[in-house]
Amino acid sequence: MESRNMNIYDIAKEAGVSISTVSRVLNHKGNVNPATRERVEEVLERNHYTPSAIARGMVSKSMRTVAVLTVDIRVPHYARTAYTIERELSHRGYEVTLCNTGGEAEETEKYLQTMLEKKVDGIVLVGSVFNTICKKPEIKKLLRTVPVVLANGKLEMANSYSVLVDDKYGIALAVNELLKKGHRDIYYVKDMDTVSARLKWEGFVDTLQHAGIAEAKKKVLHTTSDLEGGMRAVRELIQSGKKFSALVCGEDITAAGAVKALLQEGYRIPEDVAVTGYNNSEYARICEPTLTTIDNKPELVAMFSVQLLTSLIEKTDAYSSCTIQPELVAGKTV
Amino acid sequence: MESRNMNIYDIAKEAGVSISTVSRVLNHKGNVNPATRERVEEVLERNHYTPSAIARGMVSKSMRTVAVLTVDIRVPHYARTAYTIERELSHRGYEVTLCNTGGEAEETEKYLQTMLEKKVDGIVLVGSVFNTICKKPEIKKLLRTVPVVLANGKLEMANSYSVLVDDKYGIALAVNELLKKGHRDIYYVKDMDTVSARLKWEGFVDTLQHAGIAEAKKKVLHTTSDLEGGMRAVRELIQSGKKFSALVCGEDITAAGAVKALLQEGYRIPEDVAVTGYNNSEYARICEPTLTTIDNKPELVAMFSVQLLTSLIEKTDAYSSCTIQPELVAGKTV
DNA sequence: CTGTTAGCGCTTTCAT
DNA sequence: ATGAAAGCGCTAACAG
Repeated sequence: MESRNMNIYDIAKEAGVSISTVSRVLNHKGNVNPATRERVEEVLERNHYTPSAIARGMVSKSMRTVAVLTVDIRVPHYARTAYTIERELSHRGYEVTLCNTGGEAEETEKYLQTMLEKKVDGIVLVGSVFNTICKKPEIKKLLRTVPVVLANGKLEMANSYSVLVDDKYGIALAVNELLKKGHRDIYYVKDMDTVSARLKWEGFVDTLQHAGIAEAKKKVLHTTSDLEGGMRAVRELIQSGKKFSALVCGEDITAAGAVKALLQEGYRIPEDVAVTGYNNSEYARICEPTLTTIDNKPELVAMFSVQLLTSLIEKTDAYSSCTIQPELVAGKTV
Repeated sequence: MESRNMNIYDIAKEAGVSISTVSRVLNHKGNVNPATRERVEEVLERNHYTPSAIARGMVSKSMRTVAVLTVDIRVPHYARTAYTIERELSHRGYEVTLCNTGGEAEETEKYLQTMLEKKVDGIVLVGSVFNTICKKPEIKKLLRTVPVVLANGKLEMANSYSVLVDDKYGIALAVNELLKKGHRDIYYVKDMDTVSARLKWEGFVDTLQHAGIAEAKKKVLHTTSDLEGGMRAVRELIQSGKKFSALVCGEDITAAGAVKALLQEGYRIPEDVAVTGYNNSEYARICEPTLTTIDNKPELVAMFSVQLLTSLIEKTDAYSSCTIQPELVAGKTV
């Protein structure tokens, strides 16, 4: 590694000017004699001068950084959201600190504490779990001092905005599609236990009840949020001997598992059993037949989140919370 | 949002002590009278005092932050690597700034510039593209002043370490598996054009030639790095009328596409055509039949990267660059 | 055990 | 058009 970085004093001395002048040419602010400017710029260039964002932050009280808290960046849906948030913020001159909280309150609290010490300009919470986590008073207290946006969730605080996804409506789209094709024996494959997961489940039950189908509440298969979870749910359903002609899954990954298990058991899709997924992910396209799924638009969620956060940070209060409507994406499994 | 944050002076005044004493109790450093300590802690508590990491960074010249540059966090392989890096660094008290460079030199340069201004403690470059990008003098110059680890690549600099994945060997594993099963008409589905992609291709050619198979170099299908790319490669191969019994793919996603296209065209897998993927990703497991693939161990790469980076940062020069050997993971496509 | 003081590198008045 | 000086919030000698 090379010698110590030069600071603004070193540059000033070498250029034979004061630090104020250097600062002026650095920030293109105020008037500087063209000749002086040129001389300073030459010195800057020659020494590969890099201003210290820390020292600047000391004055401005901002490092132009936003914290993005997510459950687990390996989950494609979160990756898509975080990606778009990062790119958008980068264009606006902010860097993103990534925090994988595992959906745990304790980790969330630790990360938030550190982020507050680092004086982040704002925080984006990506995922419906944060609805629950933010209810905890110790977390709520931490969030009170900084602009916050909750991507897919509602936060009741003056310094926060929410971007909501109408997941209840999303699942209703899937159920209605199946009803339209004449399906009556429809089961729901439920994995997680977040606010969003609950909304999906409600969407399923309400839509079935609305269609006059009995015992909708009993038609739920609980499982884990992975490929194996989808497979297990199907095997248990088959074993139970219950009659079924369609499965609505809360995630593409469980839907892919369901399809896999059904095929292995000799069912034809969609002739014998129809399946729907959720997220419109790459998983849906890899699955053969391609999954009919629900697009819950993570990129749009990300764009709105960034828009709201920056309006909160820069106090250009022109926006407010918003809700996004999912769409059905037709595949070959219905 | 609440009132202005208190600083160490406010606390000192309220506790009736000097800022040094407050600093001492804050950092559990030096001796403080238990009674005084308690009083200060009470004031700290009552005011929800949060020390400024920026001011601390001003003194220590470090914000305990590491930049992770990757091509695109939405690519599962990078997500797995970045996830593990983030979690490991978090345990060691560092935060991670995520940068999606798109594999472009210009974006990389911009991000690096900013990261240097923010005085990051180190940089991890995730992905073989950075081999090429870091050759550019303007990029190389930027990297010269900070600890760097290249995850899957070689960087010839005093302040850097490398974690290499033996991708040539990885593909050789796949090819040998196919040769063992009697396959002779094997094609390689090549997508990208990075150092790693080239190594894979070399592994394919060398292994075939070693087995005495003619024209190995001509048995390459060029395509894009996505599901559609894998499908297209297969369709073109079929259309060409060439004889083939096995496909070695450079990525799971192209392998999944190949499988999909083959099934749609009526081929049985693996009876008519065998297929291998690369990455041991979720895609390999979703694919039906499950892909035989190569595990290139992103988590291990991440662990080593963090180990090497922290040894570089803390100057505990006990480690050096290392190479990771992939492993074959048997699926049902061979 | 505690307080005083000098930076850390920069921006920002305020003079000149 | 330029410079001098204060201050951002903290740590780390150094004194007492």
